Amino acid sequence: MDIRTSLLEVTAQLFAEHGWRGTTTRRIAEAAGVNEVTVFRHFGSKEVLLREAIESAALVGPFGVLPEEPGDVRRELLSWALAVHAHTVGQRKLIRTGLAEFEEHPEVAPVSCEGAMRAMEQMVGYLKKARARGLIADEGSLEGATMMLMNAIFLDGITRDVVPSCGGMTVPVTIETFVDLTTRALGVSA
Amino acid sequence: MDIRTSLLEVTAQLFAEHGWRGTTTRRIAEAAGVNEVTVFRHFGSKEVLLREAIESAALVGPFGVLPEEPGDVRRELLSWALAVHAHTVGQRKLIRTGLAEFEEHPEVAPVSCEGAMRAMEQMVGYLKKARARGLIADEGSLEGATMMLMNAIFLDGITRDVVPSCGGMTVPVTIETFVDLTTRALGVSA
DNA sequence: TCGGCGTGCAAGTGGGTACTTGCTACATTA
DNA sequence: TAATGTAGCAAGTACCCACTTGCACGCCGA
Repeated sequence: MDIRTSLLEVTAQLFAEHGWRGTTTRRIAEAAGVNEVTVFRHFGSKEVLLREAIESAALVGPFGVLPEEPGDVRRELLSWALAVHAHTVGQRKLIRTGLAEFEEHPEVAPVSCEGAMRAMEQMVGYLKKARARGLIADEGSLEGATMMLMNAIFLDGITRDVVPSCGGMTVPVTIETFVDLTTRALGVSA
Repeated sequence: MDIRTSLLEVTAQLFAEHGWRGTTTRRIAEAAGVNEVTVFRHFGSKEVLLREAIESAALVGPFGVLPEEPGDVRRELLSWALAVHAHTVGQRKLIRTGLAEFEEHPEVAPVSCEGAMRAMEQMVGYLKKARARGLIADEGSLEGATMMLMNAIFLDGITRDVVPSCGGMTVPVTIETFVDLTTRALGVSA
């Protein structure tokens, strides 16, 4: 593989696990199997390399799509939610580190959550169409419901391996419960 | 103030903002206004000091209580949720850093979320009493609803200053929407 | 065959890291 | 008054950090 590419990859992984300060040029070089000098010859500085690596690592995706035409809202939302959760779990280390690094490197944190932002827009659009079609009740904030469901899924995804999830519910059960409550709140017609 | 106490305080704050590696003994001493040697005379090592500081910082609270006897469920939940959110916002830096540090210091991460755990238990107990009294419908998982609401509030609290909250809703509006959806999902009698 | 080009290697620079040692100054207490 | 404990200060140790320099080696196109 291209040296440049593999440097970006190992850097993103090291950053996700050890943070900015913990990702030393020596470790990067070692993990990529190249000389430390080569790192600087390619990127000039640690900062440039890290920025580029984080940005490209945050762009992985997409994680699933909601149908253009809402049909079985409950089922469609459920499979969508499971995909979002799986994607979040896959990115959890990067997200956690990115959020913490916001204090010292404010520009890298938002990019690590970019996927979640796009997902929310997608779900809001889907729910609006569903409401227009009379598939869900006329009351209840769609933006609020989206934010609440996504927040719940997102937090579960990034903390599940850290905190002994209270109750110890499995992923499918948890997500199904969340979707169930969401459809209940929105008055989804069975 | 006692030197030992002020060392613990500034250490917890430095850790919340700069992480484990970024919290150097030099900075600790400088921030506490003491000589660096004094730090080692009191705690022996950076590790001991950090552990103790994080633990004591995570124990601040409590942030509010739900009434023993459920009455106006919607209003009681709302004021409770606002208090939980405010507490989360106050602890957000410590929580974010603690979560990220889980990779390298697995034992400090859980303590930073301990408050949230206790809050969940409290809310589940409250909802069970409310259901027993017929104040909420018989369907819908109470544990699930609690987890979902707390997750949503918690994530909003720790990311609000990092990610440009989609929609730009204010805190009271956001929390009210979350509580509204929760009561709707649980069929709270008006 | 030759001239770049990319790479490895060894060494060094200036600074930061946790942590130690030896000494001095002061305030409390016996 | 004398002993003790707590603090500051200066210096030093051994290591890690990002980053630089100079040189040698091999590969590939002209």
